[in-house]
Order: sequence, then structure tokens, then C-alpha cells
Amino acid sequence: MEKCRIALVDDKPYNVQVLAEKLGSNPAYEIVSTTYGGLAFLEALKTMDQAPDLVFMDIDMPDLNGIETVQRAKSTHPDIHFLMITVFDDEERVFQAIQAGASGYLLKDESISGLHKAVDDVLNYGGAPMSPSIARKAFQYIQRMQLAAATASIVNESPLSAREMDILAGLSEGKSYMIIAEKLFISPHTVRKHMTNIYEKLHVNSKVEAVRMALEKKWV
Amino acid sequence: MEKCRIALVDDKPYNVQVLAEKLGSNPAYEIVSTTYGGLAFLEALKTMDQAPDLVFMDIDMPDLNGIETVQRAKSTHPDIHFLMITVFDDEERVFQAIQAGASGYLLKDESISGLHKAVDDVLNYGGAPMSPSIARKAFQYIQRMQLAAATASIVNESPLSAREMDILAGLSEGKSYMIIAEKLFISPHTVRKHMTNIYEKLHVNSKVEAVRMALEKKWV
DNA sequence: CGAAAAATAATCCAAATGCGTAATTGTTTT
DNA sequence: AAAACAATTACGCATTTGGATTATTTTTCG
Repeated sequence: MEKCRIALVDDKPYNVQVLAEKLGSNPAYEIVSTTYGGLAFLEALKTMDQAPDLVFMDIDMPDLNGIETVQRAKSTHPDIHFLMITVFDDEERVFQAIQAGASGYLLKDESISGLHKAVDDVLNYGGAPMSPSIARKAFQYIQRMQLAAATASIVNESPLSAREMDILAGLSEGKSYMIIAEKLFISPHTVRKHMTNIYEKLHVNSKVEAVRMALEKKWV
Repeated sequence: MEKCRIALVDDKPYNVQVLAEKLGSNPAYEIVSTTYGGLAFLEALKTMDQAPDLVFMDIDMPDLNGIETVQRAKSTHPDIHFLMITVFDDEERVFQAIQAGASGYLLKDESISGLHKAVDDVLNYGGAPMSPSIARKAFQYIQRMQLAAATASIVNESPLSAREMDILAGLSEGKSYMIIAEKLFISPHTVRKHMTNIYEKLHVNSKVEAVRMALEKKWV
């Protein structure tokens, strides 16, 4: 099998060296590029005749941080896999990196076998290797998201009657009283009275406010 | 150090046995309970004098599936860690399990060392072990979520002028033309003219529709 | 500078809306 | 069964809004 072409990006030469040594133990890897900053990597990428399969990308770099670097590189080379390397498991940046298109997120103290497994994971199993604390954050993030999606719709019950909800539903679609009346087979006068009651119950006094509340509380 | 108390739940005795053998090789683990169904596990949990630290929980079980079992068990024993075990990496259930409170999600063919690492991950590193394909899904899910949150605000720039946005902002607070005119120190006639232009640009023809669009596209 | 775009202002008319009042029906409480 | 209450229905009146049109002033930009 073809050797796995790997690039290393870190502003500190020492880190690059450490990483290179950790990876060097595996003959299946070939380190095809080492650059010392985001911009330098993007430049190197242009002149390379064959792009790397996988890039270890430091996040904290002075010229162009790893997340933006990945973002830009992904736009021209969507097939390259990026494994982010960082000392901080700072929540915000973890998710920024994921959004930028990172394939995995590892902490700097990852073991040799951990690194090898990560590479294998990405290239051969389509996985998304994460250090434990990162995986934890991902889980929590997903829990939060699902909770947030569920909360809004369950908690806010409307104080309106079923008939009033019919009217409000029509309203929020931009229908006029006349149209709503026709749909519901009642007089437009009745629709207007319902509106009055709706205003009273919702403590508002215009269509716009009523519809706005309905939308915000996801009644429609 | 105390031995790690592990429980196994799977409706198929064979699977329990396989798992027990895989885990048995590590003297740090003590299998304190094996049950063959969700209900059986919940029952066993009640009578246990000391709850397990970690439970390997099968998802597909006839009486009570693993996800619901975790949900119930978590409500009374929030400190127990659950590692879901399944043959399918079915997207929906992965996220249901996370929501239910699972600490990790592994596929049934996980290796011995993978299992040991997962246990270690959960108990000692606060991690969330996932099989590669699961981690991948988690990453993708997060990307989708963030995309959904970002899309509306970035992509949909309003076609309205700054002044028109002023008007629309007033509108969406439920103000009348007269009030908006006063706030902006212009004639109500002007406000109405702006409204006409806004309707034209947004392809709507009522306050409600305009405000609804503004809210949905997060212009206000 | 000069043309184009945006903001301002006004008028008339028809339609839609908000507000007060009130009758009818159905349900719950006493 | 009577009383109390909420929900639904309905009408009239004054105000607000939407549509069409015209025109002046400011801003923006080539």
C-alpha cells in the first residue's frame, strides 16, 4: 500500500520535531511537509505537486491560526484530513475547528499509539479521533443542542383556546380576517372578536405582536 | 485501588458471555451483575446493595430497549456510566442514547483493548468513548447544528436599506406608522412610503408577513 | 459635476383593523 | 336546577393600513 503522506504545521520547530519523531516510528507514514505557520503551510500547499493525505495542525499560531488555516485549505483541498493539535481543550475553538472542517481534535500530550490510532481512524475507518476530554465536550454539546431544541416547544403552552389558535395560525400566515373567516366558515366579525380576546390573553394589542409571540413560543 | 464494578446487560446470553470474556482478562474489573433485558437490569439495580460503576448496555432488547433503560436508570442512579453497545450505528438512536445520558457508544465488534480503553476513558479521564463511525456522526451532527445556527444570520442579508430597516424594526415591535414616524422624526406619510417599498422588495403585502420574514431571517 | 438611488412628503380611496357592546352556546360550580 | 363562567358568535364605528401616484430633497457614486 501507498505510504500515508503527512504534513506537520506548528509555529514552534520543537513541536514539529517531537511530532515527527512520534510519527517516524511507523514506516507507513511519510512526512512530506513541515511548515512553521498557517500562511507558510498554505503557500507550501500551492507549490506541492501532490497534496498530503493528512495534516497535523497546531491551533495557536501567531500569523494565521490553525482554524482559519484549515478553513482556507479545505476550500481548495477538501479531501485533505486535518487533525487539530492543541494544549487547550477550549470549548469554543473545538467547535470552531469542527465547523472549519477538521477531521479530529487531539491534545498535544497524545501518546504515540494514540497518534497512530488517530491516523488509522481517519484514513481507514472514516472516524473522527478525539482526545477523551474533547469527546466529552462533543457529547455534552449534542445533549445541550437536543435539549434546547426540545425545551422551547414543550414548556410554553399557549393560554389560547383551540378556536383562537385557529385564528392565530391563519394570522401568522399573513391571512386577512376575511380570508380566515372564510376558511373557518364564520363571520369576519367573529374573527375580529377572537382577535380582541387573543390580544387580551397575550397582553398585546396588535396583529404583529400576537404573531411575533406565536412564532417565538413556537405555537405555529 | 478499588476494583471497577461492571454490569452487563444484553438479551442474548451469548453476547454477555463474549463481553464477560473480553473484560475478564483485566483483573481491575469485577463483573457484579449480568442481566438479560432492560427490565431485569432495572429490577436488579433496586436490590443491589452497591450500584455498579459502569454498565455495558445493549440497545436492541425485546422487553425494554437500552435507551429507555438508561433513561430510567439515570433518573435514580445518575452516577452510573452507561456504555451503549450495538451492531447498528443508526444515527437517530446514537443521539437518542446521548440524550438519555449514555457516556459512550461502541459497536459490538470492538476489540478487547478498545473496550479496556473505553472503560479507562470513562472512569479515569471523563471521556466519552465512541467507535470511529460514531465519532464521525457526532462530528457531522455538530457541523450541521452549527451550520443551521449560522446560516440564517450570515447568508440572508436583507435587501432593505438602513432606513427601511429602521422602519421594519419599529414594525416588529408592534408600533403603528404614526409612532414610528415620531420616533424617527419623519412624517407618517414617509413611513408609509417606506412600507410600500419594503413590501415591494420583500414580495409581501402586509405587516405580518414583513415582520415574519424579518424574524425568520434574523434581521431584527 | 451630474446621474442614479434613497429618503422625504403628500393626496385620494378602498380595504383591513382595533375597540366597544352584546347575544348565544356550552361547561363547570354551587 | 341555578348561577357563574368561558368560549364562540355577531355588529357598528372610528382609526389604521395598503395601493397607486406624484413630487421635492438628500445622498451616493462614477
